[in-house]
Amino acid sequence: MNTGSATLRKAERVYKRSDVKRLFEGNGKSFSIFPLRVVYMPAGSENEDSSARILISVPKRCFKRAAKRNRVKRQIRESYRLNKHLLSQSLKDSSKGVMIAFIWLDKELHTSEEVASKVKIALNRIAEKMNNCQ
RNA sequence: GCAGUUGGACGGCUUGUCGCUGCCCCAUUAGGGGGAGAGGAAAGUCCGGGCAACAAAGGGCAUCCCACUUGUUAACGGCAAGCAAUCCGCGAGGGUUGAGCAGUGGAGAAGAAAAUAACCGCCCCUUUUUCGGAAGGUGGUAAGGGUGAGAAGGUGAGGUAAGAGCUCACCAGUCGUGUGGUGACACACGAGCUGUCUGCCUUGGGAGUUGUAAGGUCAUGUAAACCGGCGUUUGAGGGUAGCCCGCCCAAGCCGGAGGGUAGACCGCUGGAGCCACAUCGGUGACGGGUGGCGUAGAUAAAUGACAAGCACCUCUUUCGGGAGGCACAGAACCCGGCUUAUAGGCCGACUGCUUUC
Repeated sequence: MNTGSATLRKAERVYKRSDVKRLFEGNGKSFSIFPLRVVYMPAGSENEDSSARILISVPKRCFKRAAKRNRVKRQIRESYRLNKHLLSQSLKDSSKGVMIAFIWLDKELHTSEEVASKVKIALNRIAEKMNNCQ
């Protein structure tokens, strides 16, 4: 798996129901960088894949119309795709995987530039904390 | 030219960088290449079907839905063309309503009275009397009054004590006959003498339930739950859409394979398919014919992000330009409709006003 390049395949997403349950009901840690709330959890050691996997959620109560929800999801996804190299080095050092959930909080649309900067801050913080855990 | 009515089609384009989901090709792998990839409403989930599962011998009642006519269709509560009444508009046009000459019930307030109409009024006769008249009594009268959605068909004339479809003319309604129309109805002639709204009811037509998270296959695999076969007593009990009639089931034995959880695959896109035609039939919805096309299939859910340029719109201008904007909205089994949202411009037909010839 080429995790170094700026791609984002299905293997890099959290899509199994059990994984989602583990992330939210398990001991996932969280913090907020408005308008984002980030929940993350180091993946279990039984998972041979050391890459990061993500999940993006935009609740219906933020945007009633699906077109706006899609817009936000795509902004977050692109921001992560272009900036995930911030995380990969620390993951390689610790040889661990991580599951991350990005949850949108605002009821307004933001510019892509703004979303990208927030995602960068979030990724840097996760990388920092992962290193501290080691 | 301006204002408007109505129908139809559209609802951005190009390039670059980095990506996503199927498909095809190359490659041992890693990967590389090619091509495809949201809408007119994809929305609301309001109707109608296809498809699937479950249930079901059949009949009656009840319940629910539909309701001018004819057509159209797989079907519809849709659509098309018409009919009648009524309302809006100068007009092109648009809105609303629409089974029933059977039976039976109801109608607040207002008003004398809401269907066996006499409160006021009008008139005849009569009694008393202060002999102008007034008061009382027996009757007649639906022309006038005000109330109301509706007042005993309307207007006018004759008639009368006063009046009345009492009679006549015209008009509206009802019924009968004839003519035209597939029909709703229209027209002509004749007869009789005629309230409005609404409930039950009646008539005709129709309706099983649940929705692709349906449902199926695979792997894992322990029960009393399921299926098939054999077999059986009693009609108690259960099932059969709410009730009735009617029908069906069962204890036991043998065999098969199952429930729940998470996962993969099928369902899953070739279909009432789309496009074209100075084609044929039809006023039209629509139907036929000929030719062509291969046209999204995701599964926590792809169809994108960013940048530049061009269109288009608004504002501004020192006429070079500058600033801002660019709708509603995102497939989830598939179709036919309806409803709602929608920046902007485009095309056709028609109406009114105005200008020029």
